[in-house]
Amino acid sequence: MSVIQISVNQKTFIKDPTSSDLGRRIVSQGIESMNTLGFEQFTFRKLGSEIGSTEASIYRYFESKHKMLLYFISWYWNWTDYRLSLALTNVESADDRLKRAIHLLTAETKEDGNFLHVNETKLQRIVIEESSKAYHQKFVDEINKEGVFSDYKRIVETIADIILEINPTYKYPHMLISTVIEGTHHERFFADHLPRLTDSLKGEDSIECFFQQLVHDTIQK
Amino acid sequence: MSVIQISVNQKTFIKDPTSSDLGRRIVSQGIESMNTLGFEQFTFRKLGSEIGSTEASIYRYFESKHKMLLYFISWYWNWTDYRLSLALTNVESADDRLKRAIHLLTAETKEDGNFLHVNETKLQRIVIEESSKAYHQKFVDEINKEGVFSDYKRIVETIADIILEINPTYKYPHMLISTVIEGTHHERFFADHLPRLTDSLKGEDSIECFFQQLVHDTIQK
DNA sequence: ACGATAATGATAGTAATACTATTATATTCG
DNA sequence: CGAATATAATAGTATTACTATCATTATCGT
Repeated sequence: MSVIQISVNQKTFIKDPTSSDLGRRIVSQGIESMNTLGFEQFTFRKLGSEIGSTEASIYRYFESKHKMLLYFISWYWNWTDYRLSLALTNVESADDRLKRAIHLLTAETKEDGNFLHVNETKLQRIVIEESSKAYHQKFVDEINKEGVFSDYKRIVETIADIILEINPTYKYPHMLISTVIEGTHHERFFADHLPRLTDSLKGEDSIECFFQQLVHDTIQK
Repeated sequence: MSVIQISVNQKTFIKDPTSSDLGRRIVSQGIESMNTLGFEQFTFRKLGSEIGSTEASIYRYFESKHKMLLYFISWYWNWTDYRLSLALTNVESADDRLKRAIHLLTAETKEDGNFLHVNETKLQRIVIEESSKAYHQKFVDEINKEGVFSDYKRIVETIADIILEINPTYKYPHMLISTVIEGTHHERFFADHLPRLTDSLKGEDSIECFFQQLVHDTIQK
């Protein structure tokens, strides 16, 4: 049941896709199609035909497929930020909070079914595989000004604060967390496609273990 | 003086661009243009007109602009591998070897002028900003089969071995090194465009310091 | 129930891109 | 010096990303 409201950055869409049935179909099938086709093969024409609509109709919701990707990414980080605050409520010890935060960032996402029109697992794959294409662009500074990355930054800030609580003298808390986030994505990708760049051990989520230990040892006094 | 020969993966080009004057101009101005325009705005037509040649001529050297990017990346990692082996010769202590290797990977590149037709600094910017576009593709497994990433893998392997020499029980040496390599690229990009995701301190190369300390603390017994 | 307003569908069109093909003209090499 | 090869010039194709136009359908206040 869709009880929680995800607030996606307004600049990523023209018309709010959650406001109509068509809009929700666009998002839902958009995630599906971008996931299977990959960002470059994905087109609004293909998406239109899959939902029995047209290119032109989709353009009324999203300015471009690039903006649509930013919408997905913004949705993902807002959702992650929400789950992070849930995971940290009522947890007293800073060590515990940090461990839970790293777990949330590094463990694989399972669908939680709270959002009927969003498949979170497929969305995560899109974020892992495509999000670098969203910001490695000449116009990154403009989209940043529009606040598209603010949830990402807030997450980094939140966890950086926990690190400073544990070790106030640690000099690079933001770098450490952004490295964990980006690193998780890379290592998941490498595990699937370039396994010689990784180390996977049976019976554990190596990626999570690797980062938990790394963070723990790096910030110790 | 171009004394060292960089051996780029053969599958990335149709005709070896080092074999002719036109070829070298294509590479040289290609790096220049891809660096300033960004991968998506860069086209063979534009490049052609800049070197007083044509689209069709460039296509005789490179199958596509995507393959050209792979050529640049392959060149970069082969060059890095060469510099790495230089940096490690005659260094006995494993701790020292590791420190030098991390330095090489994380410090900013200055042109070394060994290759007249390649501007290494601009090439590094391309690798940082565009290389994710080269492998985050549906056909990544095919280009991997063709050995395009073998130099990257060799570098990771070399340094993983040093880590195991220092601590044979450390479980994730490959992950650690690939995280350092990718992380350096991200953090350099963030420092320029999303500084709130980083921590930069005056009077030091924070990125190198961060990763040196991280590696040191993570692999300790 | 009715008309206005907005949302969608159908269709066409444009400029740019990523290539391919063809032919003419240089260049080089045996 | 002639043959092969490399390059230039030009044109053409399919696809893409997006815009424009107009007809149709659903929604909503009265």
